[in-house]
Amino acid sequence: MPRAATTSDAFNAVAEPRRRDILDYLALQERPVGDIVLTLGLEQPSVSKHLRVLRNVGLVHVRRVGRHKLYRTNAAAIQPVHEWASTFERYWRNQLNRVKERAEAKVKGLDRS
Amino acid sequence: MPRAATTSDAFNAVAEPRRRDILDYLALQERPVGDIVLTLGLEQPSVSKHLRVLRNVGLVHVRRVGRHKLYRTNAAAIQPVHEWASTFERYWRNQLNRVKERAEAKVKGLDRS
DNA sequence: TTGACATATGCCTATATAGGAATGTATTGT
DNA sequence: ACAATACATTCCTATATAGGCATATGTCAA
Repeated sequence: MPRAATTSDAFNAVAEPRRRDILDYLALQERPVGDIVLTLGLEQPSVSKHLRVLRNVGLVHVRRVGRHKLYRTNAAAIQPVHEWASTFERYWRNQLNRVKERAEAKVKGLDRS
Repeated sequence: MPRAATTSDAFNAVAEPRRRDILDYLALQERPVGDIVLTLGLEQPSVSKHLRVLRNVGLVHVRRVGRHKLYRTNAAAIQPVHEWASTFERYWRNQLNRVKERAEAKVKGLDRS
C-alpha cells in the first residue's frame, strides 16, 4: 500500500513545503496564480497542480475575475492540524520546565560549591 | 520527482494517521512496542516501521529495558507543526468573527421587520 | 545452551506522487 | 474572428512508500 493521497486530508496536503509557502502567501490576500509564480519562483504548471491539491482539501478558495483566478487560503481548514499539535503543547512545556529546573538546580549547586 | 520522504521532517512523518495515533498514545507515558500493538490493533512489524520513521525525525525517544524497548513521544519535535499552524490562527478567528457578525446583523434585521 | 519472548528488518507489490515539457482551455480586447 | 493572456491538464519517469509475511536480531530465564 502506498502513502495516503496528498488530497486525502490537510495533514497530507501541507506536508509539501511549497504548498505551505503558497498557503502562507495566500493568507493575507487573494492572489492570481501568476503572482504566486513570480513571488515563489515556481513553474506555473507546478503552482496550478499544488493549488489543485489545496483546493481538493479545501485549504484554498478560488473565484474567477476575468481571465484571472484569485486564490486565497481558507485558514479554517488548517485548524485540525493546529488542534492536533496543540494537544502536545503541555508536554513540551513540561519538558522545558524540567530543563529549566535542572538548569536552576545546577546553578544552585555551583553556588554552594 | 516523488514525494519527500516520510523521514524528511515532522510534517511528512505525521501525515500518516497511524503515526499520529502512536504519538498520541506515547505522549503520556513511555510504552513498549507490544503495548502499542495491542492498544492500536496494528501488526507488530507495522508498528516497528512506524516507530522507525518517528525516531528518524526525532518524534520519539527510545530506551531499552531488558527485552523491551520503551518509546515515548518527544513533544518538542511537534512544535514546528504547531507553530506553522498557529500563524493562521488569527485568520480563522477573523473568519469566525465575520460569520458571527453576519449572523447578528441578520437577527437585527429580523427584529426590525 | 536452549527456548521463549520482544522487537527489528528484509522482501514483495501496487500506487501516488513532483517536476518538466508540451499542449489544452477559457477569457479578454480589438 | 483572432491574437494574446492566464490557467489547467496531460504525459512522462523515478522513487518512496504501507502493508503483509517471513525471518533475523537481541535479551532474558532456567
